[in-house]
Parts: sequence; C-alpha cells; structure tokens
Amino acid sequence: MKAKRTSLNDIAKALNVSKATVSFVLNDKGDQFNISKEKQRLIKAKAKELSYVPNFFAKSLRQGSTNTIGLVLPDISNAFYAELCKTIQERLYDQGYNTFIVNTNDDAETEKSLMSELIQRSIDGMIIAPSNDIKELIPILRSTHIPVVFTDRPGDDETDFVGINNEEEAGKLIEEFTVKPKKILALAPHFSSVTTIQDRISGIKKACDIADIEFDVVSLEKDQGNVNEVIEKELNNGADTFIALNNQSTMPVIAALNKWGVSIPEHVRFIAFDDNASFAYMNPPISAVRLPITEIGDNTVARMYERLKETKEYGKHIILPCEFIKRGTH
Amino acid sequence: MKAKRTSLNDIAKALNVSKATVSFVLNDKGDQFNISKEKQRLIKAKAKELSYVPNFFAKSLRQGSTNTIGLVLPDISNAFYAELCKTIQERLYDQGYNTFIVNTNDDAETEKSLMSELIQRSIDGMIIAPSNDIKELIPILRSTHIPVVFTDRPGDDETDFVGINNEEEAGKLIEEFTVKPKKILALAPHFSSVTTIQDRISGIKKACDIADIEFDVVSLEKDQGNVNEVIEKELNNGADTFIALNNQSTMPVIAALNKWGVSIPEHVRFIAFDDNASFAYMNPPISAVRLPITEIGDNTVARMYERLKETKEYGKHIILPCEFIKRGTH
DNA sequence: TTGAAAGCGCTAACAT
DNA sequence: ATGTTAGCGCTTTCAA
Repeated sequence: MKAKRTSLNDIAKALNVSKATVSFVLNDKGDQFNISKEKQRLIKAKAKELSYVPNFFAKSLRQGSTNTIGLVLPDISNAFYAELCKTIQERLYDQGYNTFIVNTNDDAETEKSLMSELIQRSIDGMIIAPSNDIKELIPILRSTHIPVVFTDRPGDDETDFVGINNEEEAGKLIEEFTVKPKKILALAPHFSSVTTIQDRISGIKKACDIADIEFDVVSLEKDQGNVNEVIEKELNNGADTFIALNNQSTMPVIAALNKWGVSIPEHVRFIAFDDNASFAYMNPPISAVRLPITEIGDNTVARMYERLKETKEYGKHIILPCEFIKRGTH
Repeated sequence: MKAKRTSLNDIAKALNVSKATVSFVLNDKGDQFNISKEKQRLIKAKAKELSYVPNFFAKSLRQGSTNTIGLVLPDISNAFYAELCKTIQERLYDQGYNTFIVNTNDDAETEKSLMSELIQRSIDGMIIAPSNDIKELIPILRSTHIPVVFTDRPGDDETDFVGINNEEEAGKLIEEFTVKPKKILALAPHFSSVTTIQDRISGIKKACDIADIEFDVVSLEKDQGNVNEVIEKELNNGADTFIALNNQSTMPVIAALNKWGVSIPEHVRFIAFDDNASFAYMNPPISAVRLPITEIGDNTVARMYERLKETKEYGKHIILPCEFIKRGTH
C-alpha cells in the first residue's frame, strides 16, 4: 500500500532524459557536465513536483560511504555526556553528517562489541569517549581505516584527542581555596578507574606534595549511609577541604556535610570538578570547575571533519582550558 | 587502501556455491530451503573464517526497510529526555533495531524539517515527543505510512501514545500536603505551552476548585532575580504551597524561598513534578512526583514493536502511573 | 537440493 | 551536451 517513492528514474522518464543527467543536475554537477541551463531548470522543477527524495541507502551502497559518524559514549544519561552528545550531534548535522549514538554504560565488553557493530555498518568515522584502556581498543581500531577521534578521555599519542588536561586543572585548584587547606580529601565516584578521574587525583596529589598539604582520596559507595560514615571519619581525621572528582560525587558529599552540621565555607571548604546546573541554586551555591563542554564538542567535530576531508596525519591532541566558577563554598 | 570487506560473493566463490545458497544459510533459512547440513556447516565456518559481515546498506536497499527507528526528542540534554532516550535506545537495540536520534530544541520548525528528513531516510518507524501541535504534524505524518508512536506528549485519538495522565497525577497532589493549602502557586517553566505542562495546571486547578483552595500559576523567567521577585510577591499574596511543574522550575524556586528565609516545610510546602537525582540530597530533601521513565520507554518500544510486526490498528493510549516520593518538603 | 539471474536506486566511467 | 551501462551487495523468484 505504501505509495512508492519517486526515484531518479521516474524523473528521467517523465522528462525523457537519462538517469545520469538527472543525477548530475540534482547533485549540482549540472554545470560541470555542461547540461543546458534550461534542462537543469526543468529537471529541478520536476523533482520538486514529484517531491523527489534521494534514496540514502542506494547512495551509500553505491558510494561505499554513509555520511554517518558513530558516537560512542559511556553514559548518555550523565549530564556531561548528554550535553556533549547534543553539541556533537548538532555540529555534525551542520556539516551534513548524521550521528549514530551508542551507549556503553561504561562497560568494557559492551563497548568493544558496539564499536565492532558500528564499524560493520560502514560508518565514515568514529568519535569515542572510551571506557576501555586504549590497548584493548587497538585491535578493533586496526581492523578499520576510518578516522577516529577520542573525546573527553584520551587514547594514546597515535590517536587524535580533544579534551582537557585533567591533571593540570585539578592541580591548580588547591590555590583557589580562601583558607589554606590543612588536609584535602578527594572524593571519587564508586569504582572509577577511568583516566580522567585518575589524572585529577594525581594532579591534586602532586600539588599537595609541593604545597606541603596532607592529602587523601576515598571512593564513594552508592549508599548514602556509607558516604555519611566515610565523611564523618575523615572529618575526625582532620580533613578541612573537599574536592569532588566529578559531578556525581558532589551531592552525596554535600548532603553528608550538612548532616554532620558542618558549615561551608566556614568550617570546611568544597569545590566540585565538573559543574552542574543545580550547583548554582544550592545554599550556599557550590564552587565548581566548569568543563568546556561546548568547546570540546565543537573541536571534536572540527577535528573529525579535518580527518575526513584532508589530513592523513593523526595523533593531534587539542587541550582546552577549564574555568573556575567562584561561588560560595571554596 | 581500505581492505575490502568480505562479501557474500567471496564466500560463495571460495566454496564454489552460489550467492543464493550462502544467503539462505547465513539468514538461517538453510533448513527451509533444504540445504544439506554439511554444506550449511561449511558455509558458516567459512563466513566466520573470513569474518564476514553483511552489508547493511545493500540489505536495506534490497529489502526497502532499514531496521532503524527515528526518535524525535525536544531536548536530549534535559535529564528526563536523556533518561528516556537511553531506555528507548537500549530496548530497541534488544529488538534488533537501531535508533536514529534527533533533537528539536523544542522548536516547531526544526521539528518539522527533522521529521521529514527522517522519513526520507526510509526509517521503519518513528517515536516522537512532539513540540508541535498535532494538527501541524498531520500533513507530515500523512506523507508516510510507517508506524508512529507518541511518547510523553500525546498526539490525538488516532495516534498511539505512551505516557502519563498529567491532569490526574497533578490533581492528586493537593491531597499530599501535610498542611491543608490556603493558596497553591504552580510554577511553570518559561514560555511553556506544551500540553504536559498545561494539563498539569488544569489538573491542579480543578482539584483546587473542588477543595476550595485558592490557586494561581506563574511563568518563571530565566533570570533568577526575576524569580526572586515573583516569589516574594506571591508570598505576600498569601501563597503557602508551591508546585513546580517540571524539574527545571524546581531549583530556582527553592533558591528564591531560601533567599527570603522561608523555611520548608514549616512556613510553606513544596512539591516538584518530575523527580531529579539531586532532589534527594537537598536540605531538606525535595518531595517529588516520579515519572515512570523506564516504564514509558519500555512500553513505547513494545508498542512500536507491535505496530511493526502485527497490528494495523492504531490509536492505542497506554497510560502509566506516577509515584509520589515523600521526602521533606511537602 | 541448489543455481542463475533480476533488480532495489544510485553514480560515474565511458560512449556518442 | 547528453545517454548507456556496469556495477555496489544483497534477497528472492524461478528454473533445473
């Protein structure tokens, strides 16, 4: 019952010209092939009249390319990735590319299989914020020759990357506190071995060593009761300065601090790495490092576009600066 | 340089059989076509050996279907839609479908053009949380014959829908307050004419009329200074009970209430429609209506699957219940 | 029990 | 200046 879509051939027949001519004209190669202006006009008019729409799949099959970029993200429901995803998708769309988004749930095996799937679909390029160690990914990456750009989480020196310098940005933080910290406690999300978190830890640690500040890290459990206990213990151990290592670990810590009646910034100081819309509304509003999400997205797509169009050279790392948002807790 | 992918033909040649035979076997129709067990085994082994991967586009072209569902969402960076998107994508993937996500930014024109784009790509079905009025969408929907399921925001009686009964759920809320409200103020996000918000308003209004409670609605500006003013004015007008009509309007109101030193739930009561992860960590934690996001996603995909596979009948509305999360502000 | 061949809609090399 | 034609890789009807 489905009314058949107009095809190139329909237009060609209606006008008594060849498919090739129609194809040229409709792909704006009319002049290049010296098709007469009049005929071009006619063809375009007829295409409109029959509401012709090119068949994407026939085109892809013929050309061997799909105009689609695969986007591999750890968790699309995390505010950071949701925003990044939106930006990347929009920019790609502006360039005429479609985005095929897959979600790995930060699971290494899922990621590997999804990546293979994507490659099998003849995508033209892949943008990835990897959950796996780069070493695990190399075999998969080797099996294809499409450009790959890493975003947020780096690969190695051979792979393109757009993101921030987590170590440096985290290290700079200890100078922002209004009171010199005695002991800094970094709060890591549960089970997080991803490089971004590890780099942030190492940055803070190094800075603390130099400034002669005591330093410790704890990993937060999902259970709030547990978080409360941990924070109480650390408070007793002299921690007076807290840095949440990502947006997910912020709220539980603030809640625990509130529970023990510790006032911020009078008794202790707090900074969140990775800002969140809600932070500005807290009481007091939470000081945070804003990751340049839009810029990361823009640059990632720009780099992908370069790789797609011109450059064969790879391994470029684009590092963007963060911004410290001074609010009421630092 | 790109190593050519193994094709059906490669396998056929290597084994000296026809493409057809290989195709049958690899699509598990070997028995149906009485291909000998031995040959089937051979073919499958060779396919594995050459790491054969079917060409998605050739298949789509030939079959005229793409195994892809278009998903049209207003704003993928909004927590509610991010979560919904994730669920729908996962379920669709489980069923062997791919999801093509597009983001309309709640802009009516963008939505219309993106929908047309999607249809042009020969998607097999479309799931949409529309920004446009259904009347605007009808011409576009008419131009195709693929199944369409509306999610979160309904179309009309002729279109499938999965979501909640906003009017009813909002109406029930007024019974939840621990103190009988004198005057309820509903807080709408800036410029929101979408039906979900309108239905929530009308539900509360009706319930207030019956219970003889004063009721008013205000639309919140982006600017917090403005929100503060509005809330102050309404406080002076006797508002003692606040209902945020979506998750975006919650934080600004809480911040304003804090600013004026109004304590919750002692002085005023507050409920948010649409829960958010951060609400549990606020002080006091925010009472909220939890939308059944996962269930909406599951049912949307299930319904789409039905439409794709069996049913020609449409216009089914699946209404799911919400859950009121009692925390500290109501 | 298997193979041959047509054709999905498009592009581009080659003719004319 | 425009037409002819050969596939891209796959499925499926028909023939053997």
